[in-house]
Amino acid sequence: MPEQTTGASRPTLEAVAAHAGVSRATVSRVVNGGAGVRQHLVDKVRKAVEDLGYVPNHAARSLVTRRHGAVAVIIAEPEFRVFSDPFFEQQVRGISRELTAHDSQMVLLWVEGVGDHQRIARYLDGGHVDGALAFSLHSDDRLPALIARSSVQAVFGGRPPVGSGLSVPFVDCDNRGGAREAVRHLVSLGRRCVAHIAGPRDQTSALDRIAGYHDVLVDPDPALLCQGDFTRESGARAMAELLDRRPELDAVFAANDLMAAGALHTLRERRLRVPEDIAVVGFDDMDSVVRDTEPALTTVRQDIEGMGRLMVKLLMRLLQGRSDAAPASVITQTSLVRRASA
Amino acid sequence: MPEQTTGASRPTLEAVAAHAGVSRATVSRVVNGGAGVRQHLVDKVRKAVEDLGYVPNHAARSLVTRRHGAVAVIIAEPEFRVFSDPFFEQQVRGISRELTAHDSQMVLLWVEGVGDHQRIARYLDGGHVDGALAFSLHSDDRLPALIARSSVQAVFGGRPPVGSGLSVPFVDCDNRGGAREAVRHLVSLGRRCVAHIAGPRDQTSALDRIAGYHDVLVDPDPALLCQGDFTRESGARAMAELLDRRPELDAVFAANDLMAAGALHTLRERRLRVPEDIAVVGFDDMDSVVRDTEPALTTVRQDIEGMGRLMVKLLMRLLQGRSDAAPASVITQTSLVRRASA
DNA sequence: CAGCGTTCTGGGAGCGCTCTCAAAAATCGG
DNA sequence: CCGATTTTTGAGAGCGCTCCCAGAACGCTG
Repeated sequence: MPEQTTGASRPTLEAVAAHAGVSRATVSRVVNGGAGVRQHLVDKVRKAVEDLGYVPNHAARSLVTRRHGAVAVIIAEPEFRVFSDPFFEQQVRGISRELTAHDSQMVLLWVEGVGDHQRIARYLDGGHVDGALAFSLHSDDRLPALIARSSVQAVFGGRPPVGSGLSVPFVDCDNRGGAREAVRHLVSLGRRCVAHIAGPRDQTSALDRIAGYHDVLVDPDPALLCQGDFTRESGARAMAELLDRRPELDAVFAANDLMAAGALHTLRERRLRVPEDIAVVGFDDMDSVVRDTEPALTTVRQDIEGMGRLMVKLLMRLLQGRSDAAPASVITQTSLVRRASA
Repeated sequence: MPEQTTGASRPTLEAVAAHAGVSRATVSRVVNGGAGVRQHLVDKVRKAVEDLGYVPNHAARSLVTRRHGAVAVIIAEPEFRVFSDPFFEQQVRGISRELTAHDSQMVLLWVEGVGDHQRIARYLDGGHVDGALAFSLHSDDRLPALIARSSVQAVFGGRPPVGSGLSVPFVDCDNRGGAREAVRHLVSLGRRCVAHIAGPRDQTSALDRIAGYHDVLVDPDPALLCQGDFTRESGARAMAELLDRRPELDAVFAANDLMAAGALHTLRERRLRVPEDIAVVGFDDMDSVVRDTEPALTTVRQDIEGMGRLMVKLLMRLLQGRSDAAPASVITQTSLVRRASA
């Protein structure tokens, strides 16, 4: 009556070696690519592997190689549904795909509040994974510091707050440059009074987009800046407030597509024409939003899945320990996608 | 110059033993709970562990115990965004929480099309995880069979299709009973002409809900059954079609909340009063949907997070190999939540 | 306080693999 | 066809841990 194992215990290298009539070392070589083994033996071993249904024992292997073929993806869930955020989904998909390409698996660590931090730290130090990927969401989050302190290499998604003083490499898009391009586009359209619906102040992406806005519109009317929280509703509300404050408004740059969609909703309600009366530009080029705005949303595109992939590539380079080309952070390009709204 | 390892190599059991002046075996005992070791030695070892910052090597441990403290969660992504589906999120959250309680981690396997099946199979057989959790989504999916064939124990979320002949245990809610309760409620309200907006025919949950509908309304007018695909839009469309087909309609049971919300939308457009003219019942009691329907949606509640937790509990019991209480599948209760719409 | 049963402790084997190193086989030049 | 060189192979150590077993320490009883 088997207690732990399902069925008969699986064949070992030894067994394959015996079956093929070679040594354990030779089988190991073949299983790991077969370099420096004569073809005739390679074939024999391959057949034995096939016959016996041999699958290498992962634990034994990583005991000696000290590599695990796994990367932790750390998800902090501060308030809401990070998980079902389409932005997040795209990034994780990119991560997953790239990890697969590197023969690595994704271990999801879902952080349940601050009390859970110790568990995460212990896991990272426990030699289960080769590295960690995390997202720097809020500036008050103490998780990034924790991860940076762990014994494992890490890469962040999104630039961590300046104050944090963390030297962990990150992947982020050029939020500031993208915002600049958006606002410049509006200005080039002849718009004189360009407002900005900003994202939450505790996220670097939102701050950088505000900075980009200010780069172009030096010393703008402060009443033209309105705070949102990246949700559709907040965009609608902010738009209403901006219109009340400055009816002469002729353009608005929203810090993400969802808020831009909200703004469009308000504009429609108020019977303002887009882009004739007011031009609108978003940020993200999020499929699920952009697909059905009316009019089609002009926005700043960032390659979210690509950023996920880049996080993995960066981590893998770090793990190689190629100290020559010290892998710094990566800032990806954005591009303005012109559609109907501006 | 360290190549693989970050910093100095970590202390081993041996080192802790030396530091504490005991044997390796004793340290091992203490680290694993300390049963049968005198307090005075326990303290000494604990201190040594603390001093040296000892963390057990996972690979070495699972090499001998044959347990991995990890469970694969397999996500097939047939068409759309499974990941950002709130239903799915809740279930995964439940899984994550329960796994944490069992000191296990979640390894996400994201299946990228059929070509990826071999990779999944190899991973499951590779001795990385103790078990697998998967979701049986579509009847044409060949993944369930693959998983069932693997050397690892598995539990499904949602009842697999009958035809599949799989003996893998699953966790599902009582879809049929819930549907029955919903329809009975509508009938008890005096409604004579009750329609059903069904989910896709290749999902057992949808089929079971149809069956429940038929249980109560024996031999109903076939025109009262309209097919949707669990999206809001399909619910709106189905409602319109039903109204066109049978204007005398006085109640509708939608196979999920999202479609119910779509139906409500159509009813509002047509200036029909809910529940006075037409009563509406949904299924799921999904927070994000139910929160803002107008009127508040009466629906069949299922505990999605709880089902996730149950999947883990069931798997853990399977892994214990308690052959006595053969852990069969679990069908969880549903309950009708009466709000304003019916 | 001897004798016996019980509880603790440490020695040692071994989990399945990789990797170094030296021996064996193949290859080559003359 | 022989010795030197290169390539291929296998023996063996060891990764860090658990667990079995024998022996040491302990606690009782008479």
